[in-house]
Amino acid sequence: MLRLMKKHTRPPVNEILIGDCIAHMNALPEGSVDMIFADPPYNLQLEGDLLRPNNSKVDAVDDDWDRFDSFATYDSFTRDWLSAAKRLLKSDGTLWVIGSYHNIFRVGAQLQDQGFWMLNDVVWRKTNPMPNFRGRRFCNAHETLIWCSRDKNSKYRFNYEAMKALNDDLQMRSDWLLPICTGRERLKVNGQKAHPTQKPESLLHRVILASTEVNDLILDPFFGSGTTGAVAKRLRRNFIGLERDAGYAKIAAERIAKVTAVDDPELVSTPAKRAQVRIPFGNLVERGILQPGTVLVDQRRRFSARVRADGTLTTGEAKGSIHQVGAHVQKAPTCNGWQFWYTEVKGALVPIDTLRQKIRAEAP
Amino acid sequence: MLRLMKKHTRPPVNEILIGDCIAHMNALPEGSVDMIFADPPYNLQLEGDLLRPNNSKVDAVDDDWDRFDSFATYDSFTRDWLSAAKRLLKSDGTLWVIGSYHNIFRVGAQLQDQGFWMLNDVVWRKTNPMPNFRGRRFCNAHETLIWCSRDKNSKYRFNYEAMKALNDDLQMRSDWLLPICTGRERLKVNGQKAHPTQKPESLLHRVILASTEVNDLILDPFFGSGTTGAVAKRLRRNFIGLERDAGYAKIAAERIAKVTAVDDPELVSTPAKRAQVRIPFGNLVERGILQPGTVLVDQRRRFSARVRADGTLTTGEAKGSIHQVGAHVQKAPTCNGWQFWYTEVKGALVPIDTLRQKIRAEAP
DNA sequence: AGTCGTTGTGAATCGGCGC
DNA sequence: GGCGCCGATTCACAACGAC
Repeated sequence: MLRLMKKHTRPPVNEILIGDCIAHMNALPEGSVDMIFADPPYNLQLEGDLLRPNNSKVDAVDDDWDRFDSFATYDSFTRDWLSAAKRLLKSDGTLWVIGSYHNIFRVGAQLQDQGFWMLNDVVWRKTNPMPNFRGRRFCNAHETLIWCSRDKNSKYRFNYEAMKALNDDLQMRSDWLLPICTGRERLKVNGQKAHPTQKPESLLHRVILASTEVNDLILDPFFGSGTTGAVAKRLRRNFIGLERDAGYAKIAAERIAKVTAVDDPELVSTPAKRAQVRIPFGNLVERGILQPGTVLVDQRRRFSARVRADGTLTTGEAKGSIHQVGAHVQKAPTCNGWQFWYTEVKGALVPIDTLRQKIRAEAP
Repeated sequence: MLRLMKKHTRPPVNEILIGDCIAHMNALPEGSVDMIFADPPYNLQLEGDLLRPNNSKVDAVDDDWDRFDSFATYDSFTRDWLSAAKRLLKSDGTLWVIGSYHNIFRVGAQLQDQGFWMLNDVVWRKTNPMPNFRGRRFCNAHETLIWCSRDKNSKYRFNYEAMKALNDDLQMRSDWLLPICTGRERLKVNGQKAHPTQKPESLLHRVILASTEVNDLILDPFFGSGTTGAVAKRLRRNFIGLERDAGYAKIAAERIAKVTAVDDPELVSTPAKRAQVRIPFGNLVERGILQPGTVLVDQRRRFSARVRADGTLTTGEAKGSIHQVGAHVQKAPTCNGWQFWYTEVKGALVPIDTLRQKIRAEAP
């Protein structure tokens, strides 16, 4: 599962590549990745062990360090990995980045400068953050994720129904309440945490479920302890992990080896309504489910129209598709005829959409 | 209350200055402002109309003041008003900026570039955001505030205890749940909203209570409908509002005129613990509240020490302040002796901090 | 007076496909 | 690429009117 640098014509799948992430990304084929999740190092001010793209080490922060030089170095690093990521993404692919106030504003500005198109900023609210011990600031209880498509006009994937279902049938908001990674989920080595910033699997679960489909390829350029790979495997997605530290890569590989994929792909896929087979309204007439001449009404019986043999409706004065006639009688610009029109079955009004669903159920 | 441009030697207080905010800021004296709250244009970049599922049109922010040609234009505007703001701030003053994902990353990067020091990013979670009508993204349910001091080493004000009290005696977190401005609070003109982006007073209440003291001077360079001024007046702070639109300035002035300041300054001031009179532990001994020789113990009676006449403690082997000895017995680097040590009063353990509070209550 | 249903609205970067 | 059509899509409140 662990590999060193190599030029690839096809992306190596479900592997961890050890080394500098930018060099690895540049060796992978253009436009080959569906989604990227990135948890880049935070700013120099805290860590001081940032590597330049060429793997040379940035001088550690000391009393003489110049803030402007440091931000410039971090910006340069950000620019480089983001442009490599953009090259790798499919045109309809999306990118997630997570960060804190130390680095996320710089990353966000770079994203916009490079033409990524922001879809949402998402706040991970921690149920159990570390308190502010000195009482000099607000408790820093969240991190920020930015979700963006490769380009402004990308037809990106968003599994709206899956997210809505996850949230008790209310549309998912941009603020997510999830615990930090603790307890048995937290990887340990000799009783010490194996990685300082291991992300919780619940966070990746939501990210992956929201923005990918089964068998999609997910890249994580800062793989660390491999949370992205573990959740990708469980949800039957493919992944590539890039990690410069061979020790972390080994821990991640061992972790992922223990993960079992959900056995049934249907359990981890939520097909969008938009992706369902299209059934023309005329099919209902052809198949005798609705006879020509049947009278359709709206829910409050304010309007009515008759079904014609060619699958159009007529009110006498107006004629056209179920959508067009629905819009016309309401004097509205548009209308979803499937939901607007009802037919009477045994004295009760039934939306014609119910009839369509029966056809779909017969021939899946 | 409304004034036009003029060069000032002292800041004009509790007034609204009409005109370009940068010119006004440059005409105000350097280092004269305690806190700045800024709600700059978000640069939303909207294109077509958006319809709700019921075909009604969303009343979007399409005002001229929110339109910028490019990110470069927006960045230049941001750079200019931030540098003017920095000049105006006292060296220990703080700046708040609010924004959405459209602009906040650019503003945040600029703040860092100009040497402001970030203290927190704060998320305003809306209880009642506008939904995402097309189901194409997560519901955009929050906005982001950045709170920063003028410089890295500023001794900024943070009313920790006031924030903790506001949050049921739990440390205030960086995610705030507050409703948007609706109902009677929302200013209307002829039944239409008077300003497209009026902020709720609850948000400013928290911002002002967190970071200012009674009689402080607060500047709002994008005054709009004057929420900052209204809340500042009620909480007995002073304000300067800058607004380029004379119509908005008039509405704000009328609004603020109706606000009544809280009558008792004590109700809106929360002196920090560290601003309270310092009581040396020795005072308790001098005043006979604790006799030399009294045995202090920790809450679980694992450790004990005896009080000496000079206000130090001794365990026999170690001797020093209540803090030093507390740290020593625990083998901890530091210890707050006031909270660590207890004395027995009528069979019950009482923290020595309680004794200190009694002294403070006697002579306030 | 109180309850219940209807209507309105909020800083919004809010389609996809075939011809 | 442009155009036209199909058809998918909303939550929390406040205000108001009906009963």
